[in-house]
Amino acid sequence: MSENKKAEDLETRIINAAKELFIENGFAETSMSDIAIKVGINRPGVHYYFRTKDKMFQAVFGSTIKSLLPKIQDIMLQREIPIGDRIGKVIDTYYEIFKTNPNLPIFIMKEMHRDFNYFSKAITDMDAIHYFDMIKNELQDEMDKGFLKTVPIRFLFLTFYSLLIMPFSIKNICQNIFLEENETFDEMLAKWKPYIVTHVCNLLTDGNQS
Amino acid sequence: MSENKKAEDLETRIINAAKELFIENGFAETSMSDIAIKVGINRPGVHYYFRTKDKMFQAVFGSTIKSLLPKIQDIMLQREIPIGDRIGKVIDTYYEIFKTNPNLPIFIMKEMHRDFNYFSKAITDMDAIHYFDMIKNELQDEMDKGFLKTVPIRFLFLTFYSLLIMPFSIKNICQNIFLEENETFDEMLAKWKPYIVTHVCNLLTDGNQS
DNA sequence: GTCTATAACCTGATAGAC
DNA sequence: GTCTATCAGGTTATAGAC
Repeated sequence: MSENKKAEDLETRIINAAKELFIENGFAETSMSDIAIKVGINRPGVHYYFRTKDKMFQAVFGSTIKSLLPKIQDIMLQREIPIGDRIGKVIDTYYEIFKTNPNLPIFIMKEMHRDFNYFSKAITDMDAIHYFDMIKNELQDEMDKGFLKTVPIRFLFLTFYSLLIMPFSIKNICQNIFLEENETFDEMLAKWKPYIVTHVCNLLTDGNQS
Repeated sequence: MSENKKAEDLETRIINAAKELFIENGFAETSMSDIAIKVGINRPGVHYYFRTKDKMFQAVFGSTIKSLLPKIQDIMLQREIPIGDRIGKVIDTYYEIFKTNPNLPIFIMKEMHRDFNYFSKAITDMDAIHYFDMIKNELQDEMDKGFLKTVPIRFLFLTFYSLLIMPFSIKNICQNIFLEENETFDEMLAKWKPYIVTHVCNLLTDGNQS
């Protein structure tokens, strides 16, 4: 089975290289040659495992979307924790993901805009709707019971993800224009975090963030 | 001069076609052939006016960035108008621009990420920094005089533009997931607007939005 | 000025040798 | 399974005819 193992290794090596290149440069700007060079083999070798560039991208994109759905429902369902703290923990979780890969948000938006079908397939293939429904139902229930202010869930999500994603999406502007003297991007992100918490809590509470 | 005029016309026709295609599909996904076909001439005709695709894009991108700097300082400097109303008017101005071209925000972000130099050149070629400094100084002055709460200007901009741009950047998600029954995207945008105003005013005032 | 023709290159994809 | 060789098509860009 050592041959099989070796082949598997090469397959995952190709996937990882493709993922890296696709996320950094996008579908159109990444060629099969680029992937082959990065892995250290030649073009036909790449075509062997995923016959077309399209199929390869589909595989990569799906697993990328999946990695963007961390287990934040475990955090959001802890009703005993103040909502502000829960939001903060969710932000930490996403920060962790994006700090190792700041290009992820703009990549997703780019490819969603290029062809929405990849995204549609990805979120239906996994149970992404059920996933968000869990969080939605929890919040709705807390609203119904008066623990949280009533606000349209879609605008809650839009507020949260807008504020979370934007610094990464315009990272270049942040680094070239918004940074203070001797400040790193990560330091700026840390200072930005409480603003996200505050904005979301303003929607959900009457100022006490509990 | 009629020949000259005709040539000028063709040049602007090329520019407009290129602009439309670049904004819709991006730099990498747009070929010189696409532009030539759209104008109704052939490839070399396009090369004649802007020798390379790169130079052509630079011209287009510059004028696009410029169109994103409407005269919002005229609104922001009207100190007698409550800050909430000023923000609302600025949103209306941007909505007007984006409704005729919803792809603009994601286009700018895409190309900024692909190569930040185009953006750098564009904002230095026009007086964009001076432009934002006017608004920044106005706000800073109102903060110093106690009319507005003191808050870092960069986070104010980040809040405003995040919330403004995101619905357009993820338009596909909005249309496929966030829309209510029989609701149009524009109707959703109208409902979203007060949330932007509220979030920005929460940063600048103590709740009275004045 | 605007076209035809063509150069030089890169792309995705396949067939077939080993 | 992984390579070499090759294909057909599309890309930017230029040279030269009209």
